[in-house]
Amino acid sequence: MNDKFFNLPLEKQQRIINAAYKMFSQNSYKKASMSEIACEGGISKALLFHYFINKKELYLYLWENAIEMTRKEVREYKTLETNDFFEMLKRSLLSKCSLMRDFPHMYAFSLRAYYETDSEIESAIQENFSDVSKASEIIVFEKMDTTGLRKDIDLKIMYDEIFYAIDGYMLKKYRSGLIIPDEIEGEIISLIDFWKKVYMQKEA
Amino acid sequence: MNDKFFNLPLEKQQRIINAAYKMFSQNSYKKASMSEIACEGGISKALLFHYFINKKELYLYLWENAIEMTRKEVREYKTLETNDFFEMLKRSLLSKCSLMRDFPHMYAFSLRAYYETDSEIESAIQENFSDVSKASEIIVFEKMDTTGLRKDIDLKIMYDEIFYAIDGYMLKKYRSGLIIPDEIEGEIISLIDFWKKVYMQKEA
DNA sequence: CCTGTATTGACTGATACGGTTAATGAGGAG
DNA sequence: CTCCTCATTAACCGTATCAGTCAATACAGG
Repeated sequence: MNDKFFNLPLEKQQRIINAAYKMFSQNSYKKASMSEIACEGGISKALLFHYFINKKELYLYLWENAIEMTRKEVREYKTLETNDFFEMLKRSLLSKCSLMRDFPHMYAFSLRAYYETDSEIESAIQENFSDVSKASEIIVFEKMDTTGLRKDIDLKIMYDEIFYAIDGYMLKKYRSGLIIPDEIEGEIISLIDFWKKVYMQKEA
Repeated sequence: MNDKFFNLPLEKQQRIINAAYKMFSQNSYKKASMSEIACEGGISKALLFHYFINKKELYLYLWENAIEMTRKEVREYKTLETNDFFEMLKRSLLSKCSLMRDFPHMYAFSLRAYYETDSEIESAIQENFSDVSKASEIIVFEKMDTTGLRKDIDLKIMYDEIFYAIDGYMLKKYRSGLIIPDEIEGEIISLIDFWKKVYMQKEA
């Protein structure tokens, strides 16, 4: 790719790659078109090809960027630097929100890219994106401090159930088209409070 | 459309419309192609055009069919003929599983169709698909018997949270590509048991 | 054999694709 | 003003694919 891309104002860079994330998340690799991406990003197709030499390269850049950004957010929010389960949860979700603020379609893109079967792409997507979340899932599950949690429930199911709910919630927000990060942050926090109340042991 | 379609063996009918649900759920109306649908359904494009006179008609048939099938399953599982919250939940989810068994991609199609903006389609999708679920949601919430449930939690959040989790769970299953209805039914039932334990009042 | 129907391969004109290229425009330096 | 640079684009190219058609086949039952 052309390094001059990085000399663009950050806002313009993000506008372009968000356009690409959007188009590639809504259609398969083959059917998403460079013209549409350029149009959505507010530049000409020729300029898009000036920055990314071809479609494949753009796609792979998006993939690498998604991995990098995700790792960066996890690091910045210090997700794993606590033992308290609900605190971990909160940090991990707030980092998710922050990512969504900058790259609203990135998560949908990643999910789709992970299952992309186009021969031009498939082989290059070797790095396991879900490793990022799966690895931290295992770490969280092993590290988490279970004192204070109810003893009568299966913690693995609790853990899964919470993450299913988050995914379902995010999906609904994403599908509705209107992503308002501040609103989402608020609702996430009240969900966490709800879980705290539900899963913490009653002191009687 | 050509009524002879309904003279086909049921298995073949379903194979064809499932192919269409699949392609239309993976790509936008414009980008999903009739050739691919025909190929996925194991028939020739010409035959597909013999049964459905054009792309738009096929799409609208799928939409009507989705609404009709959803209503039918809700009715058959007698989802609303009980007051017990967890029983309602169970019936509603088992009906969802049953639908998924027959039309694995229908739900994804409906979500996408609901937000489809193609001018050729948009206006024809007037009937609010989410009405089906939203209406029953309100009914469930008003009808449900709350005795036995914990008094210290917000039931509306509990309700939402449960449905977020279901959506997240279903999404994960769907994305993984391997939908094994029996397995899903089992996991759904154990999730419901989990919720029962968590949300039912402890008799001390 | 015949007749009617299910099914398709081969076709069409139109469109949209990925990618290229030559030209335009803006801005700074002399 | 000219000259140079570099971001940006309109117009273009060969090709692939699209929705939709149609004449020809395969195949049934009699």
